[in-house]
Amino acid sequence: MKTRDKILLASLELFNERGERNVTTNHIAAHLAISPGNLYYHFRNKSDIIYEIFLEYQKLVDYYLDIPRDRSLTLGDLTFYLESVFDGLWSYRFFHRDLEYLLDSDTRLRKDYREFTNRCLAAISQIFGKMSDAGIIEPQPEDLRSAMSLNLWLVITNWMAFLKTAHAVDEPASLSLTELKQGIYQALTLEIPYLTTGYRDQVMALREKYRPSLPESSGPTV
Amino acid sequence: MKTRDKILLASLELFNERGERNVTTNHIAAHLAISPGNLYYHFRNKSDIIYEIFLEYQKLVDYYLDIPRDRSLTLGDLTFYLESVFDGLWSYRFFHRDLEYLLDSDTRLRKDYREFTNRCLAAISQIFGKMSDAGIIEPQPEDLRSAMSLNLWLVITNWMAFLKTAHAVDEPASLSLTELKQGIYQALTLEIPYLTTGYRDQVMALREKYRPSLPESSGPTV
DNA sequence: ATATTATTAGAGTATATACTCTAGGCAGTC
DNA sequence: GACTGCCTAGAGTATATACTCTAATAATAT
Repeated sequence: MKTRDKILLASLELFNERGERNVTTNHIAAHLAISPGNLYYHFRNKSDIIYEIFLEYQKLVDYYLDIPRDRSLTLGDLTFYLESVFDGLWSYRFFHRDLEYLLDSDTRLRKDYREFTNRCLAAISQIFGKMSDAGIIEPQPEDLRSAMSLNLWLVITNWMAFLKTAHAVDEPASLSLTELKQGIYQALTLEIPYLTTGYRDQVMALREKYRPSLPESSGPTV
Repeated sequence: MKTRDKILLASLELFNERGERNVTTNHIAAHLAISPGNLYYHFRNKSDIIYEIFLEYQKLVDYYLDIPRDRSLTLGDLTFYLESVFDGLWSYRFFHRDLEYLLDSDTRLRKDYREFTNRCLAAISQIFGKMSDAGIIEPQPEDLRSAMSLNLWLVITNWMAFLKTAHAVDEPASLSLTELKQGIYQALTLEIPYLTTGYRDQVMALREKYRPSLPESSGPTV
């Protein structure tokens, strides 16, 4: 593999594990057993590395959220979208952690991320539209659909951060992909009231698959 | 005012404005025109300052979310809870921004924050309960209520972060309290399907008050 | 083979950051 | 006036961090 790609890969790995803030360019170089000079030959600075990683992330999600125009959606599609999005969030999980700082430090990234968010929101809204076309959920007026999409986005993108804060220190610090996907349970919770009688049971059964197994220690106790 | 209190106040102000990551203890001291030595006489380290600020934040929110046991809730109460919580989020807005890092750097804070979250989730769940007692929303089974509370928590606590990322660089970077409270619009969106016919119009009217004024530039465009 | 270009090593640097240490001031009290 | 306890100044330090510079090596083209 090219050194450049190795740097991107190692950076992503270290960022995800320790958080961007705790990973220096020197760490990355040391991890790869290359010199800092070498790293800086391939990337002008740390921001550039992060930006490149964002481009990959964006590409992945854009690919997953390409909504077919020529056919209607099935429950299988819905499952695929949810699973894919959470997979993406998992693979690039460092990104949402320090998002604000990253956007403040790189205006190019800020601009791109803004547009990325808008595309995602539009995709979610389209999915809602197609799901009501398919008779899975009741149709809703445009402005409600926007607000719902935004709420779904907030729940999905921040689920992981929530999980991390809910973890105790002594518990295995590493978050599992399974746990992460309990976010799907939360996401589907948002849809419950809008399900048509025809699909209600099926969607509820799907949701049940992602229910947190043990009574979550972070759940309300009263 | 005591120097100690001045340090806490200035720290909060600077953290909110620039983000905890961008504010050093030297900055805080310089801002107050005191010496670093003086600052470190009052606080062992930066973490201690942050922890103290968290305690204040916690106290404020716990105070606001003290649910009366002896009477039922009104729509006025609901408005009060929402307004108060967003006021709190605004006043301590640096906190949620770097939350993960902060919790990773201070196990005491992690533990306390965990319990704080649980108390908040329990309070939200209680509010749902009392609102259905009051006939404002339809009663829901316990596990749905928990999941809904968690979603509401996610939307509320991450609304501000979303707003920040949705802002363009050239727009006035500072977020207004008014904008922040559009989060209430999003929060109430979650309740819509559960409203009783008796209260539906009133709650929808309340929600309307917080509707984003201009067609949000970050909204979906398709 | 030679010239050119791409890649790499590794020492080094300017700056920042959290924090320490010593000396001293100031208010009250005996 | 001297003692005590609290508070403050400000210079200083060890470490870290992002990044640079020069020289050397590998790869490729001619």
